[in-house]
Amino acid sequence: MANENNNFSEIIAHCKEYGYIFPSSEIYDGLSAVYDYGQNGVQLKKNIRDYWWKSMTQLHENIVGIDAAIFMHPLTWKASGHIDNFSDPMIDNKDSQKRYRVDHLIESHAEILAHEGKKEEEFALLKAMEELLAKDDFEGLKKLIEDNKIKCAVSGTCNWTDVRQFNLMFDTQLGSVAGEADKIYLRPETAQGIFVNFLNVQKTGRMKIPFGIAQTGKAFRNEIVARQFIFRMREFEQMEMQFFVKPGTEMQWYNYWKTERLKWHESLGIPAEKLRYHDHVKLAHYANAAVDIEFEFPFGFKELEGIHSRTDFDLKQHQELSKKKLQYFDNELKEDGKPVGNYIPYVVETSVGLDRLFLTVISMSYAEEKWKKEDGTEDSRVVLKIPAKIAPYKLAILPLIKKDGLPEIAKNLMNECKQSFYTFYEEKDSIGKRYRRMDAIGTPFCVTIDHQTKEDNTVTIRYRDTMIQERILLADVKNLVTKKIS
RNA sequence: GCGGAAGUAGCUCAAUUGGUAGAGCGAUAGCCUUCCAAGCUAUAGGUCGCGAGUUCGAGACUCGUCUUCCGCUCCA
Repeated sequence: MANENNNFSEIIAHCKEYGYIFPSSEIYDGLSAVYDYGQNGVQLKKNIRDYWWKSMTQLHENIVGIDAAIFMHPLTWKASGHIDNFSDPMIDNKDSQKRYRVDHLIESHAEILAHEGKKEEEFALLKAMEELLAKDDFEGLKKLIEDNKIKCAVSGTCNWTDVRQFNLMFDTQLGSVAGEADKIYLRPETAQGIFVNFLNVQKTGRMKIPFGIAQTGKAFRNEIVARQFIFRMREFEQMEMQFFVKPGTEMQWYNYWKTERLKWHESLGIPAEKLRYHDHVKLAHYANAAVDIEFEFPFGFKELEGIHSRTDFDLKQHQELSKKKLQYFDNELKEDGKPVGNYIPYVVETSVGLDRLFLTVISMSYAEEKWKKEDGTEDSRVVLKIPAKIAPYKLAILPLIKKDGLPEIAKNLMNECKQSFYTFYEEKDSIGKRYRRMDAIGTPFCVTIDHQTKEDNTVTIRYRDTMIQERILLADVKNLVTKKIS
C-alpha cells in the first residue's frame, strides 16, 4: 500500500511536470480541489471525450446528443430532489470527531425510544425535529439534541458542535439585481438538462422508444471534502446518456447497458482485471437499480461510472412541477391490435466522470521501467503507455541530426501527416534523449530520419511500448500510424 | 470539518548550534553528430508557500494562514 501511494504521488508529479494537469491559479497558491488541464492534458481529455461521444452517438442510430446550458430554471432542482436532498444540516461530535446528518442522528434516537416503548416521546421528538427542520432553525435543532441527551455512538458524549448547513449546490444570481427570487444554481449534474429536453428531442428528432440522449459537460458540487487529486473535484465533467424505455423493460436495458459499458472501458484499453462492478445496496430516491463500474486506482477500487435505473421519477417530477405533459405515445400494437398508447418512459442512465476516466488512463499508463543495457549498466525510463488512439501526440518526427538536409525531409513528412493526426517535431539533443521525452508524454510512435533516408527513402519507426525499431518506407509512415490509431 | 505529515530553482535535494541561498538533473542558445537520457561552452531561473512575531540578525525558532498528501468523515 505504501508503495502504491508513493506511485500515486509520482503520477501527480508527472502530470504537472509534463503539462497534463496544473493546480488551478497556482501562482496564487492554488484553489482547493480545482485543477486546470495543460497542453497535453487537454488533448488527452478531448480524445477520451470524443471516443465516448462517437461510440454513443455515431455508433448508435437511436442515440443523439445535446448540449444543455449549465444554468437552469430553479424549479428544475426542486423537481430533481436536489434542493431537498442535496443540502443537509450536519453536526459533529467534538470528542469522536464523527459527523452526523442531524435528521439521521435524531431519527436513530427516536428509534431507541420506540424500542424502549416510549412511543409518546418518540412522536414528540420527531415532530419537534420536523418543525425545526422546516424553519431551518439550527440553534433549535442543537438544543433539541442536547435536551434529549442524544449521544454520539462512538464517543458516547454530548459534546456537539453547532449545527451547520452544507449545501452541495453552488448558487449565484441571474440578472444584476441580487435577490432571493433571482437565485439560480450551477447544475450539480448534467442529467436534468436531458430530462427537460426530452420532448424537444423526441418530437423534433422523431425518436422512437427505446432511444437515448447523450451529453458531456461541466457539473459543480460544493463537496465538503474534495480530494485525491482530480478524483473528486468541485468542478468536474460528466459524460451522460439517458436511455428512455418502455416501462417494464427497464431491467432488461439496465442489464444491457451494464454489460455494454464495461465492454466499452475494456475497448478503451483498460485491463479487465482492473475493472469490477459494485452493486448499490442502498438506492437513491430516484432509482430502482444501480451499479458502479469501479477501477482500481492507486488508492483502491473507486467509482468510475454509474449505471442507474432511474424509473420515471425525473420525468414525472418535471411533469408535475412544470405542468407540461412529458409522455410518449407508443404506436406499437398490443395483442388486441390497438396501440400501447401514452406513458411516461422509464430511464436507464449511464454516467461516467470524464476526469475520473482521465485519471484512470493516466494511472494505468504510468510505468517506471528499468533494464540492463548491453554493456551491463542500468538504464531506465518513465513512460506513459497511453492507448495510441487517445494519446495527445501520435507521432514524433525526429531528424537524427539537424543538418545535411534531414530536417527538411522531416518537415515534409510532418506537413503530410499533420492533416491527419497530431505530430511532434524535435531536432535538439541526442536521439535517445528525444525518445525518453516522447515516452514521458506518451507519444506512441517516433520516426527517425537519417542519412540512409536520403538514399533509399526508408526511416526508422520506434514503438513506445516495446522500444522495438523497424525500418519502413517514408511513404508508408502516414498510413501505418493512421491504421494504428484507429 | 478533525488529526498526522509536508512546502527552498521546472524536478530531486543541500545550507555546521539562527549570520543576508548552493548542487545535480532539467530548460534555453551554440558546438559536436552519435538510433535509446546523463560529451563541451555559455545563459536564464529562487523576496526559501504567504503573513506576522521573537532577535542586532530568521530558510531555520513561535503563532496564524494557504496548498498538497495520508487517516477519519463526506460522496443524494
